[in-house]
Amino acid sequence: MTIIDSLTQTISLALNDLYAIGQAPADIVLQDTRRDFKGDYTLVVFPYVKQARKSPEAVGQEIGSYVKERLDVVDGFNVIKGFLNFEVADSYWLQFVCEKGKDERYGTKQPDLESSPVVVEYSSPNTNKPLHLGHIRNNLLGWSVSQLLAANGANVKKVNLVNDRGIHICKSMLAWLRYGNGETPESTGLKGDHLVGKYYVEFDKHYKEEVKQLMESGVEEEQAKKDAPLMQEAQQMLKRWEEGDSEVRALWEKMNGWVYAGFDETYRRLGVGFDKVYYESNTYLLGKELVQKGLDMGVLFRKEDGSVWCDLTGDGLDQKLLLRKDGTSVYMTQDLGTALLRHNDFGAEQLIYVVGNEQDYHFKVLKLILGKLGFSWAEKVYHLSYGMVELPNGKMKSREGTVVDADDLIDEMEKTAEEMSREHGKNDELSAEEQRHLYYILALGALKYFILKVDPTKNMLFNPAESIDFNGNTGPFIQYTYARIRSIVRKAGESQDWKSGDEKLNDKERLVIKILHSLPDTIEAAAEAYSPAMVANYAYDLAKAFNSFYQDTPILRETDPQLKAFRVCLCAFVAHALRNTMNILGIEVPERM
RNA sequence: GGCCCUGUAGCUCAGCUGGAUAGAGCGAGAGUCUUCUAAACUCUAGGUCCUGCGUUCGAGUCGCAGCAGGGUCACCA
Repeated sequence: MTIIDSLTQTISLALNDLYAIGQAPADIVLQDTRRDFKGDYTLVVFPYVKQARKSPEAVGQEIGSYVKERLDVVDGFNVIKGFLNFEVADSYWLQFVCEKGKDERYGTKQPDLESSPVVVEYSSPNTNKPLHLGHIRNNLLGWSVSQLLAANGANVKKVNLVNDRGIHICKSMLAWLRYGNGETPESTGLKGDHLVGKYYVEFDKHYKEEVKQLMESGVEEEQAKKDAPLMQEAQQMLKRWEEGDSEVRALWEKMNGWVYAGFDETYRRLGVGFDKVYYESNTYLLGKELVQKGLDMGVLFRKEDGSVWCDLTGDGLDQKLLLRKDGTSVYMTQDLGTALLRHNDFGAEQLIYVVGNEQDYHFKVLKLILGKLGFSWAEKVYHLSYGMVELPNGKMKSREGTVVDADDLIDEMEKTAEEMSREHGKNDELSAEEQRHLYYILALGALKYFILKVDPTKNMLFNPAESIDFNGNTGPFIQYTYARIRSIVRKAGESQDWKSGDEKLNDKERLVIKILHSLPDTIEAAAEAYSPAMVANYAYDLAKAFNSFYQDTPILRETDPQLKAFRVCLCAFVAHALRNTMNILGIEVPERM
């Protein structure tokens, strides 16, 4: 039982005994006392003054006395206006550090592998071009949310649904046949996904030329786009693909193979991975049986032309097409099918989709239709809808060449990390390999933290020119704090024998301990909100409080052995918390830097 | 135009279910390394929380209206 439970329970009793107000402990909200007031936890008494028929001051005094009398861990209290501030005894905090300080996994729960899985889909790239900054946000979020839910005890399965078929891939294939001269990743030294992306661009270039010529000969733009020979050919190639044409399939497999090798490399550098990878070429026909089921159930209907629809006007939306009149399916149909497949594959209770907010409408509809089809788990489908990454001059546009390539960005970050590190010159004694690993950790730490610290639902700005900072509220700042702590703990000889005694805490220590104390609640709240940002901000608060403590409190230099042992223990505790929170963000922490 | 999201310091962002005098980082200014890693710490300056009305003992937070920005309204995925 934490201090907060003790307080709310006793306050509940106080309200009942003093004023006959029935208020369950769970409904009593305590907040952290503001920095500029004395105390640790604050009860706002305004809500009770009416029923108590007393002044806020009086109510505060009475509840305060009541609680102090019954709880040893409450040292004292003060009332300012309607705010009752409880002061928690140092003995409680010391006891807490003693109990939890050595827990390497502090703050995280063991995932319950017996429980029904939560399936998180993220990444889901197209295979016609390399990953860019937008994908990076997706991948980091998907990975981190998975880590977060697992840290909160969920049985998480990460899946990727690769869009490996369709007209866009045919465009790359066609362009490569036409203009590629048999180029391969090996012959060019290009990463496979970049090579294929190059031909996607190549297609676009020639295609535009054709459209332009057609328009000059008097064809309307819309018609020209359809009639352009390249487009016709791409369409034809898609058709041959669907018919299983062996030549087309072979080419498709070859080029997709290049792309996967490229993606794997990028995933590896980003430190993300999956429990299962789905391919649309295997799943794109799914969903049709569901449509039939829906027709039988009467929740879907067929129009005269034979097309099948779902009427969502009752839910304030439009009608949604599910089968074209020729019987072919659309994106939504496929997604209905894959949702069911995934539910069945894993026995999943919850499906989470990490997909950009431009698809809010799609997922709203998906959820509604799954519900109409009678799936009880539909209501637990969750669209983790994240905002766009914008550049200083607006959205990324491939045609304007403003797309920030994922691999290039990581390269840049590593270069910057190396420069910064060399400037500081603290790592000369590390081996070349250790140094390289350090630069990598710092580069990714900076990048990941920068992206994950902002609320996923919001659009964010990325300024490539200013690049990403390594000072202040950044990943490296937290990594640096960790490295400093590790240095202390190593010097102190790792395990310190310390039992809580009657140490007197200073304000800096108390603040650090209070932040540590709130970690389990923070992780729970972050998991409920699907927000790695809350974890990132927590890690920053903790690191900042620690640095402030470190600055003016002697640790190894402390002459009182008992006090010294306690502080080393506190340091190690902070290190665990930092490592665990950073781990949730997918960020490694260095032993030295 | 309908629906959805966003609007907090010069810039990038926090601010949980409404609670005290709205917080960080960067940038600007001033300090702190003979002392456990200065990628750090301390101090200063910087605000009409987009605007208005409302609900409330109390609104950055909730409701309505407006303004601004973005997204989306495909037999594309």
